[in-house]
Amino acid sequence: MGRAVTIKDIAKRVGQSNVTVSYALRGSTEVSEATRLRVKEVAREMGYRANGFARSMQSGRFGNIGLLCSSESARSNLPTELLNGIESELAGAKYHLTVGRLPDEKLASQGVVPGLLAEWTADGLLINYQESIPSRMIELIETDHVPAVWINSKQRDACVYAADLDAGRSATEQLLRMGHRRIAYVDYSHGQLDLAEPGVHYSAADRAAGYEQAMIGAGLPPQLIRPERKVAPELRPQLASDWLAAQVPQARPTAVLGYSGSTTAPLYIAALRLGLRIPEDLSIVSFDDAAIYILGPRLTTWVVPQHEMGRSAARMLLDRVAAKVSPTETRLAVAFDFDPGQTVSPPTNL
Amino acid sequence: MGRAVTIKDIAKRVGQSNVTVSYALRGSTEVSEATRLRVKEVAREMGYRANGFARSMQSGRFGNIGLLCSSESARSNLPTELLNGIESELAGAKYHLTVGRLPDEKLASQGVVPGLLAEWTADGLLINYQESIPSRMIELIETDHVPAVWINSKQRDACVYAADLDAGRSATEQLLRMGHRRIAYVDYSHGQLDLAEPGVHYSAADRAAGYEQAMIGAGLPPQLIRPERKVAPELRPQLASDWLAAQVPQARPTAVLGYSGSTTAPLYIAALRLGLRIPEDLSIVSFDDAAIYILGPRLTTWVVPQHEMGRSAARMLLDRVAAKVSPTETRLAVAFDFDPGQTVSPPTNL
DNA sequence: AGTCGTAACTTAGACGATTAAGTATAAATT
DNA sequence: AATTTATACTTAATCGTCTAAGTTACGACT
Repeated sequence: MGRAVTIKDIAKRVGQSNVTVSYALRGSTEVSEATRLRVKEVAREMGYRANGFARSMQSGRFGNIGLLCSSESARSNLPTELLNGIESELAGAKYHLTVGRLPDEKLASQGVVPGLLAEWTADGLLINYQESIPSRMIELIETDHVPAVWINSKQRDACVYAADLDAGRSATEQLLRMGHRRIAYVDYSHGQLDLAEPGVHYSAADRAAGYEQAMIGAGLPPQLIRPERKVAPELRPQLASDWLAAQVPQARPTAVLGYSGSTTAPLYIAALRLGLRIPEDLSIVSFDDAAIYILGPRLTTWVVPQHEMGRSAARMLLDRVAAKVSPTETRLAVAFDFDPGQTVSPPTNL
Repeated sequence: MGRAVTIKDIAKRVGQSNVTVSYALRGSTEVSEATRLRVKEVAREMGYRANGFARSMQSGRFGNIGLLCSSESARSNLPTELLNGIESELAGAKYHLTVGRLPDEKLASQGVVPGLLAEWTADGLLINYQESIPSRMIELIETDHVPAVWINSKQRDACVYAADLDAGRSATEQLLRMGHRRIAYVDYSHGQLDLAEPGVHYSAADRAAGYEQAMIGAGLPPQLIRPERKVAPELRPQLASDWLAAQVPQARPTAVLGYSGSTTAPLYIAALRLGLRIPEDLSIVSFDDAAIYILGPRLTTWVVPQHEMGRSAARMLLDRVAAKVSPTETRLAVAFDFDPGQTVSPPTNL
């Protein structure tokens, strides 16, 4: 391995100053054609690569964005598509992406600080907001002098979040337009399928609110189905199934909206078991992609636009980094992706 | 935002040289108690954070590891748990993690080079190997003078991969020990559930080989079920289902191993539909966690140890970085995680 | 009383690159 | 022929931090 090849090593080899080499490598016209070619040739020969950190120091920008997530215990709290979205936007702007995790409550109280906050290595920070992030850390980030954008939060100065309210309303309106009148909204989430539910709190409330708005707007009574008290996650799929089984055919909703896959999946299975045809007897709409429809109708879903959200957050952050002004409020709701699926049709039993 | 606070700014404020401040901040005894406290006080007041890049330059190490994955088109090619594993190991060693994506064949031929390879910013590289990585990029990485460790490859000088052969053998042996004799290995993978299948080629071959070894070792005929030619992914679930339905009860396998969730899930559904009891009539073992068991028995699985693989790869890389010697071959197979589930029992119809 | 030692600093130089400001040499202009 | 003007370089300074090598001032030892 040895030491890395520097610009000086090349200079020594070609018998010229390091500045000439620097100019030559970047193709400046201040250098003769001959030297430029020679320098580039030697550089390739010696396997030269510029030291990015040295460049950064000179230019005064890191060319790096930090992404902070809550500690790994929250399984899958960083959706791959979100990462993809962020990365693609940053790569386009020639920025690197450094991923770090925030300590949990316990570690935070012991004074643990992630590398990204301990030293100055990024031009800006993205934070994938979760309820589990210790308030101490939030404070640390907010009092820091780096531009920051929060993902999955609605409360920060600069944040990007999924338009849950709109999605709830749109999903309901689609069913209403089709002619459905008895539409239920079911939320038995946090079951076993529910691996990744970022910002659960407001997203659950907002989707339900959107549904209610649409129902009330249409002059219909909302029918919100939720467990009465905190029910253990592993029992919820059964609850969803029980609820559907308990419905009297004449009064049974012709369509259901399920908050997240962990709610919809049991409904889907239960419907099939009850001999209900999907979508003829029951239209099902889900709010994310529960891959349970292996040999049955594919779910109609409104999917959190992780990729788009990542891109938008990165874009917003880069703008703030470029502006170099103190943050003015910026909130951006990103519209859900809609997958038509096959589990929705006009009601047949009106 | 303004300019970042440097050590010099503090020096000016406390009326001492920047070196004194540097010593003071790091708690050196070369500085009087009084000055140290004063400096730290002022530093906090001014919101000082050390410039990590400047430190790196001085120390000659980046304190940064790069992670390269194939382009984002391959959906979910970077499992979150792998990232978690890598990150936790690196964080423990005070290294940062920078994530970058390799261009696809088309972009690579246009000369696109990811930031991590264009400039020198990392002490080492991890590469999540995929078939789709352009050979041009592989070459670039291999001729680079940075220590590198490949994940999900068996062919590189330094690599970490899942012990597919062992897993195939162990899974089969478990069934054999239980008394199963008619055991089939089914591979209709790459269906709709199959979002993330790293290094599909050798992993498929190895799991099947492990199965065959175990069967032959027990003096039993292997029964490998695979589509004869390339069948479109969306048709494969049906094929798996059809195969099971076509079995004569007396000759039907008492246990099946399914290569990945996209194979097992349709088998699971089909078995339920055929009225087969799981596991009494049919034991099912899967090679990753297909979350289809909402209201039925939980799958018995052998899961690729993504987290462990990430940790091991990071550990291996850090060792190489520390060693600073030219790479000697290091290959590491990481054992699968076993989840007992509920879909396996001794055969009842022998 | 003179030397030594030490505490508490400072100055100088380095890391690898860049940019600004010189300085020769040769060619072009008048 | 004298002066201007490119051309192709070089030297000096900078980014923020660190390490090594001075430099004071003061008290302790012999």
